Amino acid sequence: MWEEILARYLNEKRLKKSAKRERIIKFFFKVDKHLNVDELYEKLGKKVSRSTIYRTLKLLTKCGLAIEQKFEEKNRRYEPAHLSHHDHFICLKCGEIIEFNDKKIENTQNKIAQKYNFKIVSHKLEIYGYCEKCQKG
Amino acid sequence: MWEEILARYLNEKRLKKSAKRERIIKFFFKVDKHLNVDELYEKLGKKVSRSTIYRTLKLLTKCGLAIEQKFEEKNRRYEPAHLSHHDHFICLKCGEIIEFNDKKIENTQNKIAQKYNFKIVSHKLEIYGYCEKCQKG
DNA sequence: AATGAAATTGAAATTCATTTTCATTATTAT
DNA sequence: ATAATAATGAAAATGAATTTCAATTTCATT
Repeated sequence: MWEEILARYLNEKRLKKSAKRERIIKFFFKVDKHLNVDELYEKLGKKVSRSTIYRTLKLLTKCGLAIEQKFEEKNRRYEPAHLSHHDHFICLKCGEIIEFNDKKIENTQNKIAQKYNFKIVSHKLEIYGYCEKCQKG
Repeated sequence: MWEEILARYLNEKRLKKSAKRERIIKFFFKVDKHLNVDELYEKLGKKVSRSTIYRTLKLLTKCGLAIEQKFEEKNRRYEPAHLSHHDHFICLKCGEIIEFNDKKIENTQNKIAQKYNFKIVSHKLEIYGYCEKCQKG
C-alpha cells in the first residue's frame, strides 16, 4: 500500500508530515488516474500552492509511487505507479486518453529486447488515432 | 522524395525558397535520425539562428516530413517522418537511443485496437532500460 | 534590370511550465 | 519549552519554444 511506502520513505529521509501534502497525495490516489499539476490545483480548491503540488509529485516520483509522463501536451502528467504498466490510446480529435493493458505486447517486447541485449526497466506505448465516438461524429 | 513534397508545400502556401532553410533541411535528411534544435544549431556551425531552426522544423512537421518527439528529456527531438514507424530503446544510463522495428508489435497493436474500436493513426513505443554496454560497465 | 509586395531572418522580447529562493510558519526530537 | 529543521507560498529564476519587429531577401510583374 502506498501509505506504508510513503511512511517508510519520509522516515528514511527524515522528512516531516504535513496536512497539505497528505491532502494532495490522498486525492491523487483517490482519483487514481493521470493528472497534471493544474488539474490537481483546481480540484483541490486552489487551497494548496502549485509549488507544493509540484514538490509533492516529485516526492511521490522519487519514492516510486508515481510516474512522470509526457504526452504530446505542453505539460506533464503524473500517474499512480500501480497503473503505469497500462498503455494508452489517445484520441486525436477529442483528446480522450483510454488506458489498456495487454500481455501479448509485453511478451513481444521481451523477445525483441533479448535480440538487442537490452535490459528492460519500463516502457511507454501510446497509440494515436480516433476513438469510437469520434469516428462516428 | 522529400524534395518534391517540400516543393509542393512551399508552392501551395506561397512560401519562398531560402538558402538557410535549404541548408537546415538538407542536413536534417542527410543525418537521417532524430535531432534536437541545439544539435542542429551546433552541427550547422551556428550559422543559422535557433529561431530559424525552430521555424524550419515546424514547417517540416506541418508538411508531414518530420515528426515531433518528446522523450523523457527536457527538449524536443525531430525525426524524418520515414523513420517514424521505428520504435526506441532508451538507455537510462548513457542516454543512447536505439531504433528498432518489429512487425509483430504492430500486429498485436492492431488486434487490441479492434477490440476497443479505436482507429490507429500512429503509435509511439519507448522501451527504457540498460543497453548492452551499460549492463557490463 | 528595376520595382514593390510579401516572405525570411536574427536578435531580443515574450510566454509558459517548472524549479528555486527566501522569509515565514509548522513539525518534531530533545 | 526550545531549538533544529522541514514545509509552505509568493515571487523570482530558469529554460525551451514562440513571437515580434526591423532589416534583408526573394520573386512575380513590369
